[in-house]
Amino acid sequence: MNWTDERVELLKKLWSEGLSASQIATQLGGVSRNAVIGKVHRLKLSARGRTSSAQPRAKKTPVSNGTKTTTRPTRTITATIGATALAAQFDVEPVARQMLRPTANVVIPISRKLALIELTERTCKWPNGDPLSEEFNFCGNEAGESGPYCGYHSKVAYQPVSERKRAR
DNA sequence: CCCTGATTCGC
DNA sequence: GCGAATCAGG
Repeated sequence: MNWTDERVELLKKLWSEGLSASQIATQLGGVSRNAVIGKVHRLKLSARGRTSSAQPRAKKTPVSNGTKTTTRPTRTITATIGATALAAQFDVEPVARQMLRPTANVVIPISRKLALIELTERTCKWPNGDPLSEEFNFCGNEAGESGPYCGYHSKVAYQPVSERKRAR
């Protein structure tokens, strides 16, 4: 892989939005995080506004209160991160869709869109897209200790509306 | 151990 | 210019 103008532009954009080097590397594909960091330095982009030493560690699970939520069935949920919006969509399984209770301001962690071979024991294995498509990938965010999914997906996938109510 | 960016240096 | 290896750190 070489640094085409296009890839460099995407790199600049993602870097300015605060994504980590490894996240950018997987978004670009074909390069390591070291390659990304090296390029960032050569481009002299190192500064990056605010986010200098802030580490993303485990973000607290969204689970916003379901106070007065309208019972509105959802099929896809769009996640946004950064100013320019790097969106990722998650198609919810039919069964889960019925149990899904959309809440007002759910914060969804951006999918790292990892390939199957990039998954580890502690990355979320929630599938994105058509398994037969080239685009098929996995969430890849930090998985919980008790399951194969991240905090968000484990709830979307399995938590029934009734339980969610009770859980408050 | 997981991850982060920074730096070095052979290619 | 590129990026693997390494370093320093959370």
